[in-house]
Amino acid sequence: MSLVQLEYFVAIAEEGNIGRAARRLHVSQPPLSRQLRSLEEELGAELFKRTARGVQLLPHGKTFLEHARRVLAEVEHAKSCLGGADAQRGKA
Amino acid sequence: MSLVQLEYFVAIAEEGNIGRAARRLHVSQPPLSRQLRSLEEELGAELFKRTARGVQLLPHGKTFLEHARRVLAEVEHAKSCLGGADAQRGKA
DNA sequence: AGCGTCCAATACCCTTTGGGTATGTCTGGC
DNA sequence: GCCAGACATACCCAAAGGGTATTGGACGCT
Repeated sequence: MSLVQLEYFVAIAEEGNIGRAARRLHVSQPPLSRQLRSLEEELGAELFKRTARGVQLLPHGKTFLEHARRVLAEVEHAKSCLGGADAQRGKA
Repeated sequence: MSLVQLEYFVAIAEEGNIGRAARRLHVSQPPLSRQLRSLEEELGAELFKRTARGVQLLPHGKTFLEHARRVLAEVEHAKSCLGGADAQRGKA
C-alpha cells in the first residue's frame, strides 16, 4: 500500500467515476483502475462495485475511506509542521 | 513522500544507526541512506545529524518522528479494520 | 602519528514499478 | 441495432528502488 494509492482511492470515491477522478488527478484512467485493483487485492476486499455508470462504494469501501482520509490528513499535518516555507508553498 | 520512507525513517530513528536499521528491515544500507536523504530534501529539513558513530535525531526529526509513527499506526489500523483474515496474518 | 574499524555516502547496474496510448468488453439509452 | 460512456486489458517506455562494490571520513588504539 502506498500514499498515492490512498489519494487515488479517495479521489475515485469522491467522484464515483474512475475517469473523472483521473482527470482531477491529472493522470490517465488505466493507472487508476490498476492501482485501485492492486489496493483491493492487497486488502483482500472489494472496495467498489463496478457499474456501467461508474463505481459505487461498498460497505468495506466506506469504512476504508474514513481511514484513508485520516492517514492523508495526518501526512499533511506532518509536512506542515516542519519546513514552514516549503509547507506553505505546498498548500497554495 | 511514501509509506516506506516513513517506515525507514522510524527504523533509523529507533536504531540510531542506518546500517543496523537496514539489517532490521532486511534491506541493504545504501537504499536507506538514499531514502532518508530524499525524505529530508522533500521536507526541506535535516532530520538527523550524521556522526562517525551513527545518526542522531535533530529537533525537527523528533517532531517528525511522532507524526510518522501516527501515520503508520493509522495505516495499520486501516488495514486491520477490513479483511480480518489478511490483517491477522499480517500481524503475526 | 599511523593503522584498523566502523559508519555513512557515492557510483553503477539491474529489476520492478508506474504511467501513457491504444484497444477491448460490457451496459444502458435512443 | 447502434451509439455513447465506463471500466478492463495489452503493450510500451520512463522512472523509482534495491543490490554490490567502493570511497571518504571519523574515532580509538597502540
